[in-house]
Amino acid sequence: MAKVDTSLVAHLPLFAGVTPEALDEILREARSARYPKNSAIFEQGAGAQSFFLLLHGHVRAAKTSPTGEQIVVRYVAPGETFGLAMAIGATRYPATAIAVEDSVVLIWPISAWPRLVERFPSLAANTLQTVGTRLQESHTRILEMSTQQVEQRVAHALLRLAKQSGKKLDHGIEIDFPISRQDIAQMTGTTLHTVSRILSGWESQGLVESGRQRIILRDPHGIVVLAERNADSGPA
Amino acid sequence: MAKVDTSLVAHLPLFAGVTPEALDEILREARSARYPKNSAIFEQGAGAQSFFLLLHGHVRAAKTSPTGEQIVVRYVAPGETFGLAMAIGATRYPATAIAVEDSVVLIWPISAWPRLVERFPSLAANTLQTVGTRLQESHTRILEMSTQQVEQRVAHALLRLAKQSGKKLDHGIEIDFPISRQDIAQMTGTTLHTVSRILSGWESQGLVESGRQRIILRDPHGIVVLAERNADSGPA
DNA sequence: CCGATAGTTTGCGATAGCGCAAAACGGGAC
DNA sequence: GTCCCGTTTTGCGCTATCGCAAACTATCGG
Repeated sequence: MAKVDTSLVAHLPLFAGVTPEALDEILREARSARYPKNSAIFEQGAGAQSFFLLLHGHVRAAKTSPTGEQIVVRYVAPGETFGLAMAIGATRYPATAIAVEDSVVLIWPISAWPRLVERFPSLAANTLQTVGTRLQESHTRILEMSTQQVEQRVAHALLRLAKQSGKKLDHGIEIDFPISRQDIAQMTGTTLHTVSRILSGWESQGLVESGRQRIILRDPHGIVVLAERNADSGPA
Repeated sequence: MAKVDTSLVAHLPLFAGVTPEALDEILREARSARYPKNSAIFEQGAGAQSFFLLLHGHVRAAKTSPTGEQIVVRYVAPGETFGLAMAIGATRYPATAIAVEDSVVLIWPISAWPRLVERFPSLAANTLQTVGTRLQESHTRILEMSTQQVEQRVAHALLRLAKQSGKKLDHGIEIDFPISRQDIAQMTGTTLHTVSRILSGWESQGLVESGRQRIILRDPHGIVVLAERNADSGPA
């Protein structure tokens, strides 16, 4: 099996406090795989057999209701873990994961988790940390959905994406993976129509530049003004 | 210091896989305290000095936005932990905890956590489990807020409360702590006015019986019908 | 180069739920 | 018993946002 270069992942939060030798041992249990754009990595409801670490690309985690409506739970950026069903004791994946770009992931069999945690307790601590952080972010999202109107929510969502996965350009920050109006709608609890109207508005104000699955927050004003539009949010 | 009876807490998920002696040691690090109805246990933004286990009573965790709007994050039932800021590496509480009834809690100093986790790794694993479960519930809540309308959300919220903290009566299930229309509104992302209208409607249909801070899901139909209202809303 | 496909824009009517305001109600304090 | 205060109910106009429909436009395969 092709070895994974430890130096590429050693600095990740997941492996904080793990010695190089231990890391090596951990990585030996994983295999890597490549998922082409738009392919599913796992489906909601399927038996959870693995957990994942994204090395390259971007992954969308989406949750579907019994009636077929869907939300985007989050976008996974390189270095982040996903599909942690086992950590919470679930036997099935609670969401679907789709590669939105050609992506490379590390895959551990779920059966390796108990053993790894026993040998390297910091794995559990680190995972607890990231899951806890995500819980907080969820609460913030609920707060926003409860108290802000759509335009503010979209502004905030884009700012977060820019922060997480923004590529700096000379005239602004581009969200570094393909994302549609529909996706943004599913992140903010609205419809693609409304998102389209909002972005059109911002575009005509010179705040953003956007096209098919492409969004750029323009630098002089875009970022500042959008941030002000939620005259409330603190540091993300 | 008054000793806590281990037999009262031994069965809790938090202590799964912990030997009685270990439990004893863990409990020795805690103190207990009583909070009267409507008193604050900790405030959002305050430095996190402790984490808590509710022994008796009920606690409301609420998060306030910078603009002063508030949501109810959850109600804590006996046996559940709360104020786990340390587990996620936060130094301040991300929400406010208020006793909605006279309540008794166990309190550990946050400084004890690293040591406890090191000695008893299952604590970390168990905490990861509960935090993960809460994360899932949050996602479900977001999904609901995005896709359902207010009446469905209120129905679902009440059913969850009944399940978590319902007291069985001969004519139905009563939510076993004081809860106002306003509280329900803050759990479901609406206003107390709308909640009031919805409950009035249900009351006149005989589905619920409600009064000042008191809600009873009536047995023959209340529970079933509210559950169905959730399943899918076909054309009314 | 062209057609097909998926994503985007825009108009317009419909409406769920908000927000304000005022009145009714219930429970506890004294 | 009576007063007071927090909670609940209800009416009514308003509007943000949805939902549908149709036109438009990049992008990709061939």
